Amino acid sequence: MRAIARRAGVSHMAPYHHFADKRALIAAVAAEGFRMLRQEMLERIEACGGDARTRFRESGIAYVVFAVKHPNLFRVMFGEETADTSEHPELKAAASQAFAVLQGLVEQDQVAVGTRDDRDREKVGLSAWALVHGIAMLCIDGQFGPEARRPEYAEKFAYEATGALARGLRGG
Amino acid sequence: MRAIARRAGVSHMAPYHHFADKRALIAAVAAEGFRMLRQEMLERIEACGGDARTRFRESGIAYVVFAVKHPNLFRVMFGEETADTSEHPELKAAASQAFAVLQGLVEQDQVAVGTRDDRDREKVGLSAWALVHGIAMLCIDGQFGPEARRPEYAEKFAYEATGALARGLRGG
DNA sequence: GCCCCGATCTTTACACTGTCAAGATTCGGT
DNA sequence: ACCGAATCTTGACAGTGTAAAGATCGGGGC
Repeated sequence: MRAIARRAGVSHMAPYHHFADKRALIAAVAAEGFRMLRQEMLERIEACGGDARTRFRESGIAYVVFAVKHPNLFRVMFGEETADTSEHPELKAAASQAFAVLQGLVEQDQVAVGTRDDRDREKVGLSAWALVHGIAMLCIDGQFGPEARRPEYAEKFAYEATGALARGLRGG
Repeated sequence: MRAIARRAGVSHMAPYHHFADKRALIAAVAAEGFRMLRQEMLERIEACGGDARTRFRESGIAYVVFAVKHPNLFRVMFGEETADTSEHPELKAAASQAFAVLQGLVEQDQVAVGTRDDRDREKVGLSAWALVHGIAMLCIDGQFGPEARRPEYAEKFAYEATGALARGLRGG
């Protein structure tokens, strides 16, 4: 807080006239992060222009690449200070809209492939989200080794893993 | 730190004679968490006693259930205070041994199914880890909704998602 | 022109935190 | 009995988040 105020060249209490407390400021930063994430996913989808399956994969890769490129921001977005989104509806909305991109692509893919069960579509989206989220988290935690913090590694790994999951979800 | 000392009924500086600093204490707690996690995975595997595929799933479910049952500990295990494991080899070892359980089961399953490519086995294990890790994280962050913090929900969800991934990994 | 209001910022103060430095206590081994 | 190591304490310091009160300033209505 005080460091932020210093960097902005104001007194240490100035930020409190714009944010209720530390958590509120963090929540605002996190919300901005979710908007950036959504934007990068959309841009990557648009740039690739393949079929539904390809676009689904690309969005997942964008998710992981975003995390690796902005690890601190990503941690703020999913940190414990941000855990109860109930107090911060703006944050909740931004997170939902980011997830909606992934969910939408999964559904397009399911439609293209001809899967019947509409009920399971949300679960499929959540599974896909969980997979890319896990990859992102373990990469930035260095749990896959130091080289996993390089975007190229993360991108390659995300490509393979999302392909495997997509195959499994389509089949029986 | 001071609260910990208070709870132990000692002065606020006593812990510093057992741990170098705050991060070292946190790392020790995290290492203990990884040992607990490994233990619970092993117990669940032993209790179910199915084939390799079933045991693989069960270990993943144990992972998620552990996270939901001990969300604060789980967050410490993967928090930013713990991010650079290079300073804390004990923590690194404990984490590796926990992951080794999952990896071992994946390889048993791959052998049972007859997959040839040994090279990909590590990637399969990492993908499986990422999936259950993502589920765990999103559950305890409340990102799947409040009911996802109940172990039963997490268990059910983990069962479905791991099944889908396993199918996808086996196929082409 | 004057006044008031709201927005914005500052100053001061308080309880709390992690950590350093120096001294006290306890206790097993020689 | 005594030494040294292990363990704990007291006191201090800089830094933190935040509550309370007051300062400054620009614009709109009389």
